Amino acid sequence: MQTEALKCCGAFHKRANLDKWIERLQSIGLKLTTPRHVILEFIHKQSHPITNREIYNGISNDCDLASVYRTINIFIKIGFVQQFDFGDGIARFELVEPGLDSHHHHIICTDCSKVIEIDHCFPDSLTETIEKHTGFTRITHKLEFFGLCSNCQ
Amino acid sequence: MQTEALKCCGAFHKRANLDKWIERLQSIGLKLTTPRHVILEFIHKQSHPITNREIYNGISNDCDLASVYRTINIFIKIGFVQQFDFGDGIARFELVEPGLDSHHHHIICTDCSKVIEIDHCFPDSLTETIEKHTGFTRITHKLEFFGLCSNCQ
DNA sequence: CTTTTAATTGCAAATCTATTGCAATAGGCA
DNA sequence: TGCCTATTGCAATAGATTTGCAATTAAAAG
Repeated sequence: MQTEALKCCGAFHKRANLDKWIERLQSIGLKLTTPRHVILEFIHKQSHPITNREIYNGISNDCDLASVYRTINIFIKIGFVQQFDFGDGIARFELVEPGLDSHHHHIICTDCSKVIEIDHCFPDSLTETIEKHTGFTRITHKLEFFGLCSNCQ
Repeated sequence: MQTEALKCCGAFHKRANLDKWIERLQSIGLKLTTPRHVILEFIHKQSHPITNREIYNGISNDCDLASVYRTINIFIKIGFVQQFDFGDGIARFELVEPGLDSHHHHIICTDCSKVIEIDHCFPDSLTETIEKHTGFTRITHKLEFFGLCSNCQ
């Protein structure tokens, strides 16, 4: 699976260094264990969402697969990690830069699974319209694009 | 799980009657079996995407769960059915009106799972922009909204 | 620097959604 | 009616994710 970052809009996310996350982890009252440290370190290096199994493979033997799942679930709960769904039934995860607007989407090649980040989104007016029409509040959305990358056309 | 149709934009989809689908099924060369008939009839009555298990429960004893999965997969392949993903890892399906523009999305209450159809979407210019920036072609997207419905606020 | 203790892990088993092999069954046509 | 192949039911399997529990370990206390 090829990956490549799209640098449009000057929004090529810069990530706080690893130590910051470790501090945040401990300030919440969570123990800094080997699995957490290694997973944080690994996911910190990635530029695209990765699966639990990819994390597990990437940190081979440093912790159990079940612990990867458990750790990622904790990271989601405390807001360290955001989950994405590429439509294949396997959850993918990405570190969330605190403070910065981390909102973004992806486009995935339906042929080779290449992923590119998308920093564009639709205007807020759409959300407002939906709010008015449906009566729903606190509206969020999940949006991913699919298509053929330049290599696969 | 409550459901309710949103009638904005005059796009409250009218569905061809059941016989039309049976004809289409047979014209493709597929046998009209009891499972196919019953599943078609059931999904035809729904106004929102439903899961394979919901179909299975709704047609109790008329066919096996595995056959529901197989039938729905065939229906997807021949374009009868569209798949949606509400982010809980369970696939949902809806009949697609032939001819009409079936493109639409949903908003799901994060509290009670109530679903409302959304006929709004973002402008094509967004897709065009992404096409230019990424070099991808034949771009499609998956988009679902989440929020708190009027009852759950 | 030990001791203590509760949080966390590893391992195995269990869940849950979805798929598949195969013998039995049933549409649809001659 | 009877044949032939598509399709089904059933059971087993696959793959992602979760969970129970005993063993381990980080971090605070002594």
